[in-house]
Amino acid sequence: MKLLLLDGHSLAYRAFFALPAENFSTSTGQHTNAVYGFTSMLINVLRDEAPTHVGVAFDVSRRTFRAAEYPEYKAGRSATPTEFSGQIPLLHEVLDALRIKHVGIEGYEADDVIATLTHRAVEQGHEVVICTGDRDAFQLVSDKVTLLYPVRGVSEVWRMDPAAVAEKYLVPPERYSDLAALVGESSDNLPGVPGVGPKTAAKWLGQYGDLAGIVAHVDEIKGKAGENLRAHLDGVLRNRRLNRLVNDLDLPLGIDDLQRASWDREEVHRVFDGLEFRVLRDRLFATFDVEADEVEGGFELEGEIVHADGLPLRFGDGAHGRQVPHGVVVTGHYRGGSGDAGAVAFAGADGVTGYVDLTTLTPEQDEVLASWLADPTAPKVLHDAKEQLQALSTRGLPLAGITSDTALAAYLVRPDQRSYDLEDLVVRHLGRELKAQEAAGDQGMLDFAPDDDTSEREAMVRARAVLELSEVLGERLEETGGTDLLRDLELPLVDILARMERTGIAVDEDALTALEADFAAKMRQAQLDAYEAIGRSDVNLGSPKQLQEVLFEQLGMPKTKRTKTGYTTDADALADLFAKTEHPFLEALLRHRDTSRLRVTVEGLIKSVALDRRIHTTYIQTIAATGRLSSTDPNLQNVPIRTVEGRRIRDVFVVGEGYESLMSADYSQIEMRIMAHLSGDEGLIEAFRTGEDLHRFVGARVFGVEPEDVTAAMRSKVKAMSYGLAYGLSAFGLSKQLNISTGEAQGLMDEYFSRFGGVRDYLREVVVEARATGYTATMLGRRRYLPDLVSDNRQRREGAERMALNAPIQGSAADIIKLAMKGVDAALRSEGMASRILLQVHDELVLEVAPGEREALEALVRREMGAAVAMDVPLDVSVGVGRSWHDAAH
DNA sequence: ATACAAACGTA
DNA sequence: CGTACGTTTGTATG
Repeated sequence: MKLLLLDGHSLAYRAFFALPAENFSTSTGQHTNAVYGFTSMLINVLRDEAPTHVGVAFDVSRRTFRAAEYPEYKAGRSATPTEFSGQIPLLHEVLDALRIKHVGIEGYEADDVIATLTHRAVEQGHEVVICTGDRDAFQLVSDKVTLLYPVRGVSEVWRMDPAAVAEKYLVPPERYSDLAALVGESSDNLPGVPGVGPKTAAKWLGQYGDLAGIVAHVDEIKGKAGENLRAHLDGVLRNRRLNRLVNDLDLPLGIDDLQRASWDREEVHRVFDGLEFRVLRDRLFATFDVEADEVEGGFELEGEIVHADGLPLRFGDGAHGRQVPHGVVVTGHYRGGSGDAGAVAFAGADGVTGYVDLTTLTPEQDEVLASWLADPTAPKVLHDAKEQLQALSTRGLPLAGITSDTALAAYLVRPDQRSYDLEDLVVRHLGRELKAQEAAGDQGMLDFAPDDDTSEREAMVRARAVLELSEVLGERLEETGGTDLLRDLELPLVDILARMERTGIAVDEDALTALEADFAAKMRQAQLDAYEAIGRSDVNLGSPKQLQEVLFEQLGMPKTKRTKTGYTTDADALADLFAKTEHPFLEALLRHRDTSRLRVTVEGLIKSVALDRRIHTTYIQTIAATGRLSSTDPNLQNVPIRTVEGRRIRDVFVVGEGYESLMSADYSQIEMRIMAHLSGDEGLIEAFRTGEDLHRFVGARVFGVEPEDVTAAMRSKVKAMSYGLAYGLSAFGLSKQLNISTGEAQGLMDEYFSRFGGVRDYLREVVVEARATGYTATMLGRRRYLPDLVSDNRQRREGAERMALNAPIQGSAADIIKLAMKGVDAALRSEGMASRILLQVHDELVLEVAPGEREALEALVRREMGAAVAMDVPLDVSVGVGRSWHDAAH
């Protein structure tokens, strides 16, 4: 057991002076700096100390027994500012919401309360941590009692144990009050002995043991200091009476009452909303949503197991209740276009849990299960539904009625996490472990033999956990405005993506093989040329380390930009070196890089061709913090297009049998259009409405010429800048990219912003808003939390600012194409067309055109993509058709 | 065997 | 000192 005691008054008072009031006020003008500082410190201490019990002590008034004995006590302090005292009730509200007890006793100070509680806790053998800005509390420090003393405002604390006190004040903690009595305490208006500081006082205490010893030998002390001591002895003894903390107060609560309780979530929201503590609230929830040491217990499994050879399986009017929400877990696997499902575990809100082995079902059971799985009105909750949906589909079992996916829900709540493991989420949000509840006795337990049940029990536990988790995440989602996004966007997308994955895209395998051979030959030639150029062949051209040896030592070339381990050999740097030295090795090396990369890309594609001669990528819906999809195994979102040789790879992605052609439809300049819409900049909006070439239009404004007089050089500069803006590009970065001086780049940006002031204002406002709320939001309300916006670390802070600039733009584009996919898919179905979506590449959809549908499909795609969302600028869609992905480009 | 850095492909 | 990804290779660690 560990007790944490805080001095509410002294800590809040510290914060009041440490934090600038103008940064910590609500929109109604209420100052909150003291509350903020205290709460922030409280969160940190709770996190770092992980106490089991917590209490906060307050001063009630200045009329204390000390002031009664010594009227000058704490006199000379300026009156407490009303801006501070007005925050004390707010502080009480925060503590109440957090269910942390606070107490103040008339006539005594907060420290007396702390001393009393400490005394009792230590008597009971507990560990105590005290957090206060009042030095009198040093006397309480012992091997069981640690004191956290804030320094530098409230940003840091000193951890004072007996050794630390002794080191700092040269006396052990139990002598600290004697020392303070001798030296005096100016903040309490207690004068000490003139000319006696901590060193002299410590020396005396060392010599005579304690203050009583000094008093007993007061006549032996020599010198001026001794004289002063004798002259001020009464004052010293009075100081000692006053700084002795009272440790036997009669308190209205005991140690047990301070046990930590889970806080009142709704009240926390209400109070923190009122104080406009958005970032702090998120920090609170992020830190403490579930305490690690609260994790205990598992999931109860009840009801009957349904074996294929056993009981009749019923969902519906029977025991399970067809409309009751069920957690569902499908065991099995799926990747690259094939897989299998082994079993379905389910856990209903009615308490029934079950497990069905798909391999041993009777036809009757199969019928019941299939009809329930496919029933859109039978609500089901899964974790990462897509793969399980795919596994079921291999057995011809459609799955419908998914009302939540806990991985997607968790992603929408906090989109920047590396993974959304069910196990982690259960610990984090439910405070339990992903295991079966060890129930007392066998009541209610499933009648498994203990050795054959593990995978079955595990699946049922997961099903039960998913169901419970979905409720908690549903609340979190509601709090963060993500409910609609889940239901109307991400969930409907699951099925669309699943079908795209299953469909895959056809490739010309012979062409692919030929391409590999061609790239391999070119790569070998480049290698030979490179070796010849340096007169050796013992270098691995793929090793940056060995290349550095050749470039900078053997050939003595100028050093390039540093990396963590040496000097970069990236393509940019090699091109620079080639411009300087014209060494043939560099040309051959670059050629080798290019061709070997292409060869490897092709090789990877060959490996991933499935038996149906198609490539089936996997889309991940919960990776990109901005809301984009990602593609893996293989990644079909980074197939080369920029170079002629690279484009040859696109030419092997072809229309499949039974279809007429491939269609590629993409949004042109969608991010700039979103920028125009979100910023409301009239110039940029006009640019898109006139239909003129964007960069020509912008270039004309920036350079002050007629659009027809915009040169290619002007256009490319403006293009780089426009796109850079959405990434938080600096003048320095722009200058590097365009190979111009920083001054020129800055001038370009200034000119841009003076012509498109709305863009400048928008970008500025995005960061300000995100700093205040703690998150950015896309057009559909998809949030990205960026706590580093208030980091003390400049690099982290500026990095977060760039993310804040980019997230709403990239994220809104992601929202839009997801809406478009829904629209296109729905229209294809409602019009009974056979054409289908194959790929999504962020702003592009690749479709397979069924015979005779080309024209209708183009109209449908233009309509649905163009109308995905209403904006102040048109959404321009460009469409191309051809036998291959390359030919469909436009 | 696993983890990381460097490099490079896409939007 | 430009955002968001995934993959491969080499290298350093265990």
